[in-house]
Amino acid sequence: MYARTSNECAFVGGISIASRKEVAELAGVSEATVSRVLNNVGPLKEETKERVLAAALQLGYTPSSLAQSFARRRSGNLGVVMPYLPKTRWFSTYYFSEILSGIGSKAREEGYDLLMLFRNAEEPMDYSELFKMRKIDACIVLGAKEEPGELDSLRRLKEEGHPYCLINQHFEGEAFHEVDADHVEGSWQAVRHLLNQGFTRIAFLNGPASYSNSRDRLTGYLRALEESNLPLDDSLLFEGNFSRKSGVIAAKEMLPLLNAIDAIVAANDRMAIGLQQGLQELGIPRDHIPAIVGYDDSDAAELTTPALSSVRVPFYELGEIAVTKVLELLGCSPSETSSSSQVIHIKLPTELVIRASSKIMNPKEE
Amino acid sequence: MYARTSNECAFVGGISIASRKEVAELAGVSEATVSRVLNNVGPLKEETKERVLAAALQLGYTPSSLAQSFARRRSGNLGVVMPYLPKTRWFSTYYFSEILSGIGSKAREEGYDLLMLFRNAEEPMDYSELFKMRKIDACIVLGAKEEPGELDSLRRLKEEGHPYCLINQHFEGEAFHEVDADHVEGSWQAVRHLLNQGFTRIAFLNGPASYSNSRDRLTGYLRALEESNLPLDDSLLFEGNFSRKSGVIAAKEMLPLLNAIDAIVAANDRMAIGLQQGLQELGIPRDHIPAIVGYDDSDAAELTTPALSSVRVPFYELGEIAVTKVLELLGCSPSETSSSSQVIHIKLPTELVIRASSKIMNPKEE
DNA sequence: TCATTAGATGTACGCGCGTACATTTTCTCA
DNA sequence: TGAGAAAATGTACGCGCGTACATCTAATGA
Repeated sequence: MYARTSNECAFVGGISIASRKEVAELAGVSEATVSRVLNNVGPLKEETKERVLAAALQLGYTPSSLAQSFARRRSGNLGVVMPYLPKTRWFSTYYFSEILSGIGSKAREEGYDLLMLFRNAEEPMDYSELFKMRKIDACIVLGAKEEPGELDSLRRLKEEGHPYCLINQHFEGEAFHEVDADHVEGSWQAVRHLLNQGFTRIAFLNGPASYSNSRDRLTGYLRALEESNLPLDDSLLFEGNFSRKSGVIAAKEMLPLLNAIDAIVAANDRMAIGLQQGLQELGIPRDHIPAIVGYDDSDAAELTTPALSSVRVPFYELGEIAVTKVLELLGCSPSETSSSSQVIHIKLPTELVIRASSKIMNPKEE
Repeated sequence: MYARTSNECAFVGGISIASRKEVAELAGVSEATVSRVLNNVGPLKEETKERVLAAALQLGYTPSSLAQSFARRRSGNLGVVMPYLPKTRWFSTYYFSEILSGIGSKAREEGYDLLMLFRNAEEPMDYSELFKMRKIDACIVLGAKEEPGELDSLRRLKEEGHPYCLINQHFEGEAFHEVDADHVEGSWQAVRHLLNQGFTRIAFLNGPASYSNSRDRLTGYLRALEESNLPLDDSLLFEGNFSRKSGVIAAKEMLPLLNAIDAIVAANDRMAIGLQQGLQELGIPRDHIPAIVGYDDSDAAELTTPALSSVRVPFYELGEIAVTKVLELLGCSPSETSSSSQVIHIKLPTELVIRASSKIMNPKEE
């Protein structure tokens, strides 16, 4: 391979590719100058600049980002860690597509490429390994969950001072960088809305407690009840896994208690819809179905009949902000990034969107 | 920088990283041997292998994939081109999340990373540039559309013999590598089903004609009518943009003709649902709403009341196959890959899923 | 006019791997 | 036991950039 020392063009896909050397020769300058022109560094004569640019254009020269990354010791990639694929269905795909859109548009704006990383079923992903391999310069973790392997991996990430950020998951007592929505407020809003309408026996279909946002939602639920001096009734607490099906199942579980329930808050829209459908399938007449409020305000919320009231979460913005923050960390010196200093902890507000599913015939809403 | 020639460890995120040299020294071998052990090439003494592996483990050495990619002149990345983000909503996010899941799982299986590339609103993306920059080794194009810039870019991709593949879009007379579902058959199935039930005045809400699958669906629609010796009525043809809203709008357009329509086929579920809702909002009594069949069999199809009949498209499989094929192309020598030789043209079958929305009270289904 | 300096460009080398070729070691069979 | 082959390992270099340092040129000021 290194016999062809005088080689001046590589091949890719059967097409020759111009080298920096050729550009330099054509422009009558050194390779360094070509590099400088292309990166616009140092003082450069305008005329040289033009000559080099012209030569590059004429030869169709494009620097290899592979080589650039190597020389700069930066991949230019922003890692996005996704949950194990089959699990994705549990959340809405809406959830992820919104966040991803936010991440994608911001990353592009900042000149970073998006590297998708899917968690595996078996081994917990070793995030710091990704940095050691130089695959990514920063990373955003979605759908994290409180599991031993996950936690260890995140701790290492933090200790080693890599630029990272969690979205929508908080680890108690860990001080990870995180961007989140205020789910305590969100579920509080939902319950408050129902209370305002005169409902008092409000069931709560939550997600798995291993997600911090599930716990947050429970807190909001409890707080709202407490504020109205309503006692907590454990039998009104249910748990699903964010899937529609688990909503259907919850409907069955609620059946015996249905006369003691006049409203339900669900932890996401899919479960809320499953609930609607499950109750209908069980033969509950439409006007006996409790008021229902979902969560996420996904596009599915307006696909159902009656349309689903829901708590809007600014997913797109969460994605954007996460990118901004994580790139800020990247900008800092490693020492600043490290542990102690500034921990990112952002909480965006939620907003209740009221639709037909939570309205009563003679509303008492103030 | 190059003053520290004797340097033996780099730093990343404030943590030192072992170098290949250190591993070599600790194991008492040359760097080349370390490389050979890690890549398992050439004949190696078992004992050496173990010693090197142990040293690597002890020092926590991980090869830099940046340097590997550079030396191998392969990025190890599989590019996935996505439509301009705001447009994504038009299709269902379901559509993309399914395809992406298929791509993601297969790519991981094959040891490739996924690089997400979002098309821009302004400039049409230059695909071959991505290869020239060595950002990707192969690429899969989603949501392609018949536009001049797009077409040129794809042509270059083909001419230059890069491993690429389109999903769900066919360019007439171009012989691009493509993996698709059989949408002629799909819409034929939908119409056939309605005809079998005795419906004869079947409206068709199609997507934009700039997508080949829209044209395919029209063909299937026409073919089914023709087979039943039914004349084509232009006034029964409508066009939306795949969004729910455009379904609502179509409902309004259909209103004056509603007594001449007893069934509707829509080109995706979102429009079908918009149609259902639009007609309801216009005050059409439930039993006067035409039978409706959607397309994609997205998860939204079972969220509506009545549940939506729909044509199932194997999106996940499309993604998987696209990866397989594109990596096969990558394996070939460039010359074989190039133009003439073997063009990939895969068409997967669709399947009609019948639900309540297309049933009649006294069904005549055979 | 010449010394000084800023401006412009060239030279040289490292980034961390893979690998062709050279060299040394071990094995095989006469 | 020694020659030749095969196995094992070492040596050396290129991949295509960015960039520190050296060099050269033109502008500035006394």
